[in-house]
Amino acid sequence: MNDIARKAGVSIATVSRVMNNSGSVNDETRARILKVIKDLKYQPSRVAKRLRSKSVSSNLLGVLIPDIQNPFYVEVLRGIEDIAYTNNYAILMCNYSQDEKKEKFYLEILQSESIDGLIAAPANEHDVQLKNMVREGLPVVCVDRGLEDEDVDIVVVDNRQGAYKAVAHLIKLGHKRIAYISGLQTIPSSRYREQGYMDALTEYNLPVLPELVRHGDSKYEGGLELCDELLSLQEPPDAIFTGNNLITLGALESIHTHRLRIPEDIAIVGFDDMIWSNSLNPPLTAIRQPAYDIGKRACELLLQRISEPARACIKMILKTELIIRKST
Amino acid sequence: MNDIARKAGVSIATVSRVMNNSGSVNDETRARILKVIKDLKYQPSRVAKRLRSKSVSSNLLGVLIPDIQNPFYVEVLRGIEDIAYTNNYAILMCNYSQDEKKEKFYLEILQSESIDGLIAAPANEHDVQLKNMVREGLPVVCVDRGLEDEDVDIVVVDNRQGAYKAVAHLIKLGHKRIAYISGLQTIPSSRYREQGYMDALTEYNLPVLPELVRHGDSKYEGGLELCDELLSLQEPPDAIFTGNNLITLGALESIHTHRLRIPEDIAIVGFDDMIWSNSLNPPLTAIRQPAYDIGKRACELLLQRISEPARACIKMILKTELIIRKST
DNA sequence: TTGAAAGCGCTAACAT
DNA sequence: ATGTTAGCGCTTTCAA
Repeated sequence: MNDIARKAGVSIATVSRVMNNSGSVNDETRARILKVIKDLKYQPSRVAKRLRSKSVSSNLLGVLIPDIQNPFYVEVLRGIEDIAYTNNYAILMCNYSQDEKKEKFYLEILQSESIDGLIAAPANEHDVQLKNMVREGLPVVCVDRGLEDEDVDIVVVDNRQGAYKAVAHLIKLGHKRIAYISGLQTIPSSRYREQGYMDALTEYNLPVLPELVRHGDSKYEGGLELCDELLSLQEPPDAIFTGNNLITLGALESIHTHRLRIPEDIAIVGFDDMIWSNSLNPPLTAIRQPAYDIGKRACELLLQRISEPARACIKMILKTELIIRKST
Repeated sequence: MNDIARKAGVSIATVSRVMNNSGSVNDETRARILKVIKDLKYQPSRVAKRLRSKSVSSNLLGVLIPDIQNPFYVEVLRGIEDIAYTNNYAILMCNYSQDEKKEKFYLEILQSESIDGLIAAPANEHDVQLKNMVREGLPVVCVDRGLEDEDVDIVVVDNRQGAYKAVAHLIKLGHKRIAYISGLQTIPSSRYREQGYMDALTEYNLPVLPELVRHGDSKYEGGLELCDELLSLQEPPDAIFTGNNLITLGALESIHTHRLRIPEDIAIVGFDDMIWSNSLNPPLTAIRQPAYDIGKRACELLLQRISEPARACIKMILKTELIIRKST
């Protein structure tokens, strides 16, 4: 910046002014400075800018997600990213792989990187660290999972209703022994989905059988294992509702290994519709979450809050959609 | 930091020393300072640290990838991340979605964030900006794609050989009219795969028919469209080799729409093996790339180079593996 | 073993 | 319209 100032015969303050389009600068001077900037290929330091002033935007957003291997979050991320990009924000992406220690590590980094705002899907709703960040005034938007007792913007999907739709669909098709393979119980959405599952059964006067509800790790391996257990029951289920896309894949693998036909021997509907759902064997009936939209909305809310920190918190609840294919 | 110093009755220099374990500090003093740090829950500013010294590591790595929607890169990213995390590095993730404008935007940000090093899969091998960054001394490791005429660490897969294996497999099964649906031709790996495809045909005395080679966008849509074209030929292919996982999904969709049986009517082998490959209809024969390993190795190389900037460049070429399932 | 002070690259009063 | 200057929070000589 010094070099620019010297070459252009002005002070660094003026250079700063043209860089930020702030204050008033003589058109001629501006042109001259702009030229020097181009000639010298000057790249301003975002780091110095960030250090200097909290007041000015450093154009950096933090994103904290639970599992980048889950295409759902990738889709959310894309929504975030598109909005961030159009608004000239970069993203500090932190994936904690469902590991709370790792989450803590990243949260600390996020705190000390002077980000303008954060979009987070915390491992659990009681996260003290994240709550503190909110209280200290960092603009935060939660996605997919909320924060208990904390007033914060949030974008989620109606998980209970989504699960309800899935199970009701199964019941209407005549299934009686419907199992649910859940993800981590610490994740709110897992619980809401279980609630929806139970609500549907109850509503249609079907018993809720504890042996048909299995809790896993939200991953492929869990889905595989738990489905194996289910199929080994002396009276196995005639339909399965799987708690997320990775679990679905695991369950599918298990069903195929047991040489069961879908949907004749066993029906399956999964939470999360993916790009490959239609190419599965058979094409999967699924509950579609508007993942891209979740990310997009969350980022919009965040940008809003950054420019208007005092505005009231918004809870955005997006709808799911039942996509009927061949697995039911 | 000032607060800490005051409360502990020392200067900020000493606080800095204990934070970084540098210089010598009286054990007693250190303990006192450590206590105050804990009491005040002091979080050092990574930004200030980065600004101050190029010499000390700011523990920030940049990652530039072409398409986060492609699970291959997600897997690479996970490899990078695991290594970065164990070494206390954070990651500034930049996904340019195959968009060169976006790539440029991110490259500029990366340049001005004072990162310690960069792992990049550039849109093309002639990228001037990236080349400049290498020349200016930024530690860079390329993955999946290289940089022409530039001495730089690189981790790739033997694309030509992988494609060769896929096509040779098809030929041995008796297929004569084998098509190739390619991704973007600007991507080196697309070209190497095409080379492997042609080498196999030639080796086995099969003609290379231009009408059977289609070039697309490396995405689902491209795979779908191009496969439609192929199947509409008066003499359609009896086997297809698809250039990446997304293309494969699109091709599968097209084949199913045309109500063709796999592999009876048409066989298919895809580049990239995915977690869901085994659950597809039918289970997919595929060329597996060690994606996680690519990321892991790349990150290891980068960390090495950061600590030893002068060491000679390494070109690492990983092997692919043919996974035979039911689609051939 | 410790402290004082310069300065990393920038912004934002405050002057002029 | 432009320049001067004081920091932002830290590291790193250099002295003591």
